[in-house]
Amino acid sequence: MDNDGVAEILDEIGTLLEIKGENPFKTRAYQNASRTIEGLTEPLSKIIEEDRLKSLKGIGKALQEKVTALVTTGELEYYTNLKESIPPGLIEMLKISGMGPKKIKAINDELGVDTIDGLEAACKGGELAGLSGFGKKTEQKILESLDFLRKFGTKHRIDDALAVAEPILESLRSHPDVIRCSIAGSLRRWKETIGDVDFLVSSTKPANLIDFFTSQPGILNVLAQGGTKASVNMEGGIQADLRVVSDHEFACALAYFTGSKEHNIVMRQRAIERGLRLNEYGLFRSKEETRDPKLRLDCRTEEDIFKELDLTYIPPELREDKGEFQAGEQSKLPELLKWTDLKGSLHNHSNWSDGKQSLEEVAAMADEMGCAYWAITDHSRSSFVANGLDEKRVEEQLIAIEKVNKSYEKDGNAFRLLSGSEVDILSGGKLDFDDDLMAQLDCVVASVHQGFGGSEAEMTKRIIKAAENSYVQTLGHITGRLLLTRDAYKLNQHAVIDACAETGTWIELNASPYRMDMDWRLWHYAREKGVKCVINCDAHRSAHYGFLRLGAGVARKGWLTKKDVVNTLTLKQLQKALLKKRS
DNA sequence: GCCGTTTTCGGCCCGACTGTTTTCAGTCG
Repeated sequence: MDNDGVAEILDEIGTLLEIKGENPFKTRAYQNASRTIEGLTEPLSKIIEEDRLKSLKGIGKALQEKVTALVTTGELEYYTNLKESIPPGLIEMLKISGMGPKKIKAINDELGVDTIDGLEAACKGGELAGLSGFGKKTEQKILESLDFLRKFGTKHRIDDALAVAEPILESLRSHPDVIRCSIAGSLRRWKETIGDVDFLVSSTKPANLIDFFTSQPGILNVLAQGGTKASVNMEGGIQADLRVVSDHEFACALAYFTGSKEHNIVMRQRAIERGLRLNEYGLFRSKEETRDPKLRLDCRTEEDIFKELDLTYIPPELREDKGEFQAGEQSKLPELLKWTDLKGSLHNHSNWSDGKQSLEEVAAMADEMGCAYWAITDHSRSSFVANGLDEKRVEEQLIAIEKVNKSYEKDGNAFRLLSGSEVDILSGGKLDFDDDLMAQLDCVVASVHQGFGGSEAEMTKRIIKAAENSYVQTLGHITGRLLLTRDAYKLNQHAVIDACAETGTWIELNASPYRMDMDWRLWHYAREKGVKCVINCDAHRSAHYGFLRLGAGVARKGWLTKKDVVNTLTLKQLQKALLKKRS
């Protein structure tokens, strides 16, 4: 079993123990070990071979044995038995807001309820209110939460989250009692999917802002409302939380609520090592947990906090405890790409295949946005559901694109449509078009659109073969995942990256919020291998052009700089770069 | 279950909010 598999099982053991009512510190020990393993950069098998497992943080004697069993045999009796002893319905109940391990255990012990449906029936029948610690409101809340979960699920894509967050942020910003405000949490870290939207505000009049927040348009219901914080459900099913602090607490609260949890743990640790104490209220000159203003260090901004902890400023996108501390200590953090560095997109569609706009409309929109170029890469013939183009129509489109470009030239406008194709990678790695045809196109993106069921070896070989074609500059959405909808097909992404390094092929960061593919966790590796990134909208209609901004955020999360991204080049530089693999 | 020049026991992050209580337990982030 590989690292991810082991990490997942340890985390699950933690959850199972929680429901069993085990000592919470024991359950946390499993979750800590899971996190440690998740963050490893080398395979566990190697660590075990070299007998270094016990030196890992959070892994003692008992976990050493369990991890070894999982890695070497793929099985663990302790886990199997534990899992069999707990009905799966109880684990599902953890998703219901307000339901934790204690309540689940009580319901199971007292009423014998062990399924979601059983829980719903018990609530409707008023059975829960009879239990000690439960009442009418608990029943009501459980029923509401169940409804909500069925309707919306627990995770949301970044585009939906931003659509909720940005208007509220603007609204808060314009409130006279707000001193500073920001989005925090995973949205500020630019995660591709998020659980809820967090806002932080500093003010001397928190009550006014709580009232203001809970009366914003688009709120379905108020989940909680106190003196300094409030939670609401927004239309579309996204939960939004507001926290109000005083302005001298703002920087530390912002750092704290931005996370990630893993990042914060290291930050606290670094504070302790320096005789300090870091929490959401400030950075204190103290060995004890405190809020004593006399011990507070003056940290007005997040930069101040990092400086006190001997680090350069770590951008929110990098706060995942994935190497940012080592780099921050040595002032080696990259200067991250800005979305305004992007000069166009090299994978887009028009109404010649499954896009909504004509070539003229596409060009006008991209030019209007200030882009220097925009590639038309409509689908190839095998994607007939998407009205893919055959050779003849590709030839016709080339002429039509040239005509659009001519009209821009005539006006003295340097904007240019680039010709291209999103060529299907067929089974076995064969491409949908011949080299002769691809040689006439400016941009070729090769992507898989059918036959997702192959083995890891087959899919990997298939995609690598496409990368080996000298007319393919870019591999499109390499894993085929659709976030929250469809899992990636089986693929050895490291092997694909290696092949791209070898062949000089670029990898797309498909900036559609449904995809965000290749995943940000792999860009660090690609960058080390010298593989270039192309951030593409995969635009099918005008609303998709804004995906460039989303993609740039995810690229930042993958540690990418302007230099690492091809579509930051000027038109001239890009045209030269596009020919490199062919020469 | 882990950890320790505070080491073989007794800590392990903690504050805000809610609902059910009548001073507090459970959940959440």
